[in-house]
Amino acid sequence: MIGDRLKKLRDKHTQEDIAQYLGISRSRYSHYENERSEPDNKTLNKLADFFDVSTDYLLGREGECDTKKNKTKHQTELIPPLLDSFFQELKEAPKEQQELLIKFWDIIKSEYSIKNN
Amino acid sequence: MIGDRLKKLRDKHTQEDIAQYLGISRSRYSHYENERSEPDNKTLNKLADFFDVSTDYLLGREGECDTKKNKTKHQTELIPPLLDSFFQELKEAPKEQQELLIKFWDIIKSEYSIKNN
DNA sequence: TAACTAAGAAATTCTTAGCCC
DNA sequence: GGGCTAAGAATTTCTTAGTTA
Repeated sequence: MIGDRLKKLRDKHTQEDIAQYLGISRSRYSHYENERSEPDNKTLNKLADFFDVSTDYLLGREGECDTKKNKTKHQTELIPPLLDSFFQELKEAPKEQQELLIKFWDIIKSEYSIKNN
Repeated sequence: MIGDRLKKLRDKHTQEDIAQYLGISRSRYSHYENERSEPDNKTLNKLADFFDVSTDYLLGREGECDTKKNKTKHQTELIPPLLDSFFQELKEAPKEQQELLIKFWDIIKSEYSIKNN
C-alpha cells in the first residue's frame, strides 16, 4: 500500500533524490517502496512534506482522489522539489550553518569560473 | 507530540482498554503515550480508527492551532536579503553545482547534529 | 487499580556491498 | 545510471517483572 503510493508520487525523481532529501541511504528508501521495512514516524512526516500529501494518504487511509491535486501541483512547480525542500531546510537552520554554506557556495562558483576561462 | 495527543484522546479509558483493543501489552501502549517508542504504521492506523482521527493529527501535522503553517509563513517573510539573493543565484546555476552544494549541506548538517548529540 | 519504568529478549530496521537491467 | 536484494550490524521495540502513587 504505502509502497505503491510512494512509487506513484516519486514519478520522475530517482530514489537517490528522495533518499538524499530524507538523509537516508538509497536502499533504505527502496525498502519503503518495496515494503521490506516501513518508515518511522519522523520519516513518514518528511515524506508527506516532500510529496505534499497527508500521512493518511501515504498509509492508505485516503483514496486516489487527492493524488491528482498533488501531481498537478508538482508539474507546475518552477523550482525542482529537491531544491525547494533544501531551501526550506536552510531557511530554518542556524545562521552559523547558513553562513558556512554560503562560503562553500562562493568557493564552488569561483572554481567553476576558473575551469571555464 | 503523539504522546500528548494520545493522552488527550484516551480521556476516560484506561491504557488497558486501548491496549486490549490493539491487541498489545499494557506497557507497550504506555510507551507510546510517553514516547519511549513509537507505534508502527499498522498500529498507527488502528489508533486513528479507534479515536476516529487522522494519522496526520496523531503525528502532529494537524493541530488545534495549526502552528506549523503559521511558523512557515512567518519564516518565509523573514528571509534575510543575503539568503534571498543566494537562492536566486542557486536556482539559475548549473545542476552540477547545485548538487555539489547540497552535498556540502549534508555534511554541515551531519557535523552539527553530531555535536549536538 | 492505574500508570510508569528497568532491563534484557526479541524483532525490526539500516547499511554496505554486490547484483541485475 | 537506476533499482533491487542478501546478510549481518545496529537500533528499536516489546515483554515481563517490579515500582510508584
